[in-house]
Amino acid sequence: MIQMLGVNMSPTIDEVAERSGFSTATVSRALRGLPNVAPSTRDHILRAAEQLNYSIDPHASRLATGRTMTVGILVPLVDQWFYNKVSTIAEAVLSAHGYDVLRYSITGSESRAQLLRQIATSKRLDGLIIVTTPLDRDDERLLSDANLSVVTVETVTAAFPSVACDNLTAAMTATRHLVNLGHERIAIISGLADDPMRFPIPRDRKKGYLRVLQENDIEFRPEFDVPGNFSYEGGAEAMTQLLSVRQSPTAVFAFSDEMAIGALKTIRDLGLRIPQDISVIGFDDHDVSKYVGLTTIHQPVAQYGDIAASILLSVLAGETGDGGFNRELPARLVIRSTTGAAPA
Amino acid sequence: MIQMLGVNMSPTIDEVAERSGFSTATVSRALRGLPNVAPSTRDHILRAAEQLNYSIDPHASRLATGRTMTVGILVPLVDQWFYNKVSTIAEAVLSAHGYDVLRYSITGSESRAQLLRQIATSKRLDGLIIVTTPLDRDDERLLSDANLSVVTVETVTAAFPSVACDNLTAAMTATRHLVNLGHERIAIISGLADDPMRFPIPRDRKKGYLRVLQENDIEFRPEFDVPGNFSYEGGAEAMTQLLSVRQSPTAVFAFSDEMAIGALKTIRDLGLRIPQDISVIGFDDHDVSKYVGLTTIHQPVAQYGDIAASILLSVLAGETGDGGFNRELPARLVIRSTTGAAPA
DNA sequence: TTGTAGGCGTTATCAT
DNA sequence: ATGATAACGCCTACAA
Repeated sequence: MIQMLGVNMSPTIDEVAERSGFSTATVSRALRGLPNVAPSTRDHILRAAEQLNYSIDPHASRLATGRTMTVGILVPLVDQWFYNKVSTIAEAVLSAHGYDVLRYSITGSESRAQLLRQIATSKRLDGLIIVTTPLDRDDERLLSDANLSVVTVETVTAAFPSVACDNLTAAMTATRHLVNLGHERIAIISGLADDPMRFPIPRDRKKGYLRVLQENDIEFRPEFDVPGNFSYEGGAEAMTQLLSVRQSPTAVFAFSDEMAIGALKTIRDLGLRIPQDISVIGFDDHDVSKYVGLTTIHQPVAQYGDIAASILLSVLAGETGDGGFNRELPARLVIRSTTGAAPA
Repeated sequence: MIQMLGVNMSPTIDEVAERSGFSTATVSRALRGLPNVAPSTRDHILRAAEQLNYSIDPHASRLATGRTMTVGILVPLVDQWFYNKVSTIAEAVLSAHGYDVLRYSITGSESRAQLLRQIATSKRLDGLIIVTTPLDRDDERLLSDANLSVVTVETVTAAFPSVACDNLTAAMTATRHLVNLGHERIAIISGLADDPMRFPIPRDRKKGYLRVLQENDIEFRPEFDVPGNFSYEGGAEAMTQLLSVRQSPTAVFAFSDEMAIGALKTIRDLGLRIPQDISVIGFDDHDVSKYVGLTTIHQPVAQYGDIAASILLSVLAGETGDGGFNRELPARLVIRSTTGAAPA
């Protein structure tokens, strides 16, 4: 066989073994910090590895151990701020602990079901963080059967630990804030126009909104609920629609800050003043919200990622004390300058 | 040895071979679409694999082929919009082509040099996209020796293909826009306060700024250059500093939209009007900029990711026609409502 | 404490 | 067109 003349061949464990004068078994143990290796032996081996610039081939290692040391993060749409934030933080935590992390976005042509199936059978993951995506029994079984440790964010199941906030209560807080300012014509810019998966989050938020209306004997007007698809643009368009109805709203509760910011633009473009003519409240507390003065519901997005990652790490570490099942974090109202008293 | 009772053991190629009645060799060929497999044979095998829900173990495959089918994306700071956008798009393109993608952020405690070294020796990557990070000769050699295909974004080297825009020209355009509006006291909110790596981008932009000042016989005032660290907050703080000097600027050119938006807040908080009292122009054309009405320099951020990924893919595919070396994309001025005529 | 050797699931070479 | 079989680089009983 033709030798590649040693070009670029990175060293293997055998070379470290040879150079250090120990067997590959001992080298393997030494390098991974396992017990039952004499200190002096370990020193020698570490030095040899260092000199050779050796590093364990993760794929070979995986094959031998059965652990992939990689985890996935599944989000509906990476380029929404919320998902991006959660996944980025989780990614940081996990990779700091030696895991490779792969992000999966449902946007990819294939449907969520296909994607889940593919992920489950791909043999490349030890664990998976699922953000916001509702799971049915079949999904749960699929994942369990694949032997995947999973943690969910902003969606709760009986099967897996989760982190979330109480969207219903948070939405009530938001709506109440508007009611307290004297508003009665309160609209919402809700979720997806087309929502086959029936995301629970916008539904919960709408429930909270409705409940507060009811508490205050305000009748719900269907034309005051228009979807904004969780994007700037969608929010802007939703707002034009809301402003076109007679007796248009004096206040708007958008289910994400991006939509709220889109709405702000529409309002200003029409020459209306905020908050004198119309109030706007968002949801999330996007990084930029502080800078555009948006009143919003702050939810601990970074913590979602952080905590989800931590839970996953402990599950992967085999810690049975799953004292983190279904953790619920608090959301809170942050009043800035886009909400004010209802016009007389 | 104790059998695990077959619990959750996903099928191997041997089982597919057995079930289909062919050898593993043929199964392997059939599954990967290689030639020299009878159509009927392939059908049988595909069907068998389907029924078993079989899928190739990527790690075993990697070990055998030497190709990892994973690429990395290295950015200085994932949570800046620019880096995030570039990496997200590139990630989408690459994973659509069957690659796993791993993101590396230099933020991680270890320095860039360590990170590069670690990436190079980790044996887990076929290729790497390096965003914005300057590379010296040693870095280049390190990467080449590791047999990594690399493509750079917004940084050019002699060694690797790249995508970028002409920052100097773009900065001239921005500055000229302000000059044309009659401004003479023009400040910049530049890059990092502490910049050991000497990022070339802010330097190029500053060069463009200086050149236009000079063209117009405007003297550069050092107190008109304050770093904003490419963050909202940094921009806001830089702005307070700029407004504290006597004869404060009537226009500000921020080297990123995030900093510009931070600056806007400071200005408004102080009761000054935009653009009547002070004009602000940014750089990037952040997703939100359209909605806050920020005048800015648009650069094709998504295309950076897209093109970088495509180039990398063709390099990995062994296409020698590297007709994509050092591609330069156009940036352009987008005038919105934060810039206007200089106050009388 | 250390070493021997078989196995992890694929791929690729070389026959047939 | 197929099939045996030796790698690929590491890990881990088991033995010493």
